[in-house]
Amino acid sequence: MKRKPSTEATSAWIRLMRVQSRVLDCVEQDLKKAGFPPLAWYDALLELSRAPSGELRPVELERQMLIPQYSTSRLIDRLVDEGLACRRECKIDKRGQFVEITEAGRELQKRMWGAYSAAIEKYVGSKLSDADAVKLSGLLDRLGCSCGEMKLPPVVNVNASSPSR
Amino acid sequence: MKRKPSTEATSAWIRLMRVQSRVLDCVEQDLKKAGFPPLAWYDALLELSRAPSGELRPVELERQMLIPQYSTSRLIDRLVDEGLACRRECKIDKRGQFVEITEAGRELQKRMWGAYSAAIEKYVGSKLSDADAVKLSGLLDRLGCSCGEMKLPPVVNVNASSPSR
DNA sequence: CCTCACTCGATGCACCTGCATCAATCTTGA
DNA sequence: TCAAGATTGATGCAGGTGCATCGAGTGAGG
Repeated sequence: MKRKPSTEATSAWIRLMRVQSRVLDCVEQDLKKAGFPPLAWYDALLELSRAPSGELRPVELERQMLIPQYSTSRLIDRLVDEGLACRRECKIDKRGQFVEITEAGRELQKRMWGAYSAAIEKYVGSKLSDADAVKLSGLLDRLGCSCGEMKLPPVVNVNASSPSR
Repeated sequence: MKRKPSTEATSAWIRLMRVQSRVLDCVEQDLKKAGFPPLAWYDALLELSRAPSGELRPVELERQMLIPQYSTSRLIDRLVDEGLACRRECKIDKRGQFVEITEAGRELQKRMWGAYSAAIEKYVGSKLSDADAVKLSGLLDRLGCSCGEMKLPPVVNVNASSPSR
């Protein structure tokens, strides 16, 4: 027989949805008002800037960012159009390519982190003690794994000067 | 001088973003695979079904759902196209209208809740104890309020047979 | 009564997304 | 060596979203 969904789980679900969409909206708005592109661009630039020589295969980027393939493809188009990245041929696999971050890309990533980290502080840091933030992370982590077939990217360390993911 | 964003807050932020997008994706996929429309439709139908006579002004719906005006307008279009709601003239304010849920709308809302609650149970309830779900809700609530000018809708009770929001 | 500011809801436009599919290339295994 | 299948990345199409703006209607002040 079916188990009735717990009221607590439902309530947690609702809050999770509402709160993240509100907070995300706030952060994105702050960035937009400061004249920056969407957060997805930042994420991509960050991944690229971390990569060994500032370049990644699109398929790697896709796996890091957990977004669909076509989405990656078009995001790269836009980054290239804006001169934030450029495409390089991939000698070892002619189907593929490398995407390399440019100086302008690195520079934008750093400038965005200024605004981004300020927004996180404003909408998250200022509302939660460190201890509570840790508790929250812990509880969220338990939800994170194994929705269907899970492919969590090697979750990176969160250091002071760039947020990882 | 600027305060440096806390590592804990950043980490909590990242997890919040990642986890909710994963969990939401999973739930939406389950619903889609069961042949149901997107969750936004469910939310709208739920709000309507709860309203005094099953009808609301679009502007009310918009405030309940915290989505932009044009979004409400087009969502209503779609619901009406599918026969899940119908428009009624508003005698007291000729600019406005009422949107009324139909029987088909009520019926769909109930059927969706079956699949929806099962998905919540699967992706949230089964991973957290009730006590942890309560803790999570509490921590999230602290983030929820006052992003810029806050207009929290009168948050409704979460009862056993329909999830509220 | 009239005007002006505001609210309600719709819509044209640009862009973004999901889906399906494609061509090119790589890999596997007989 | 070669055919079958998998992988990489791009793209046409339909539909969803944000933004700006519009017309209609309301309501407060003079």
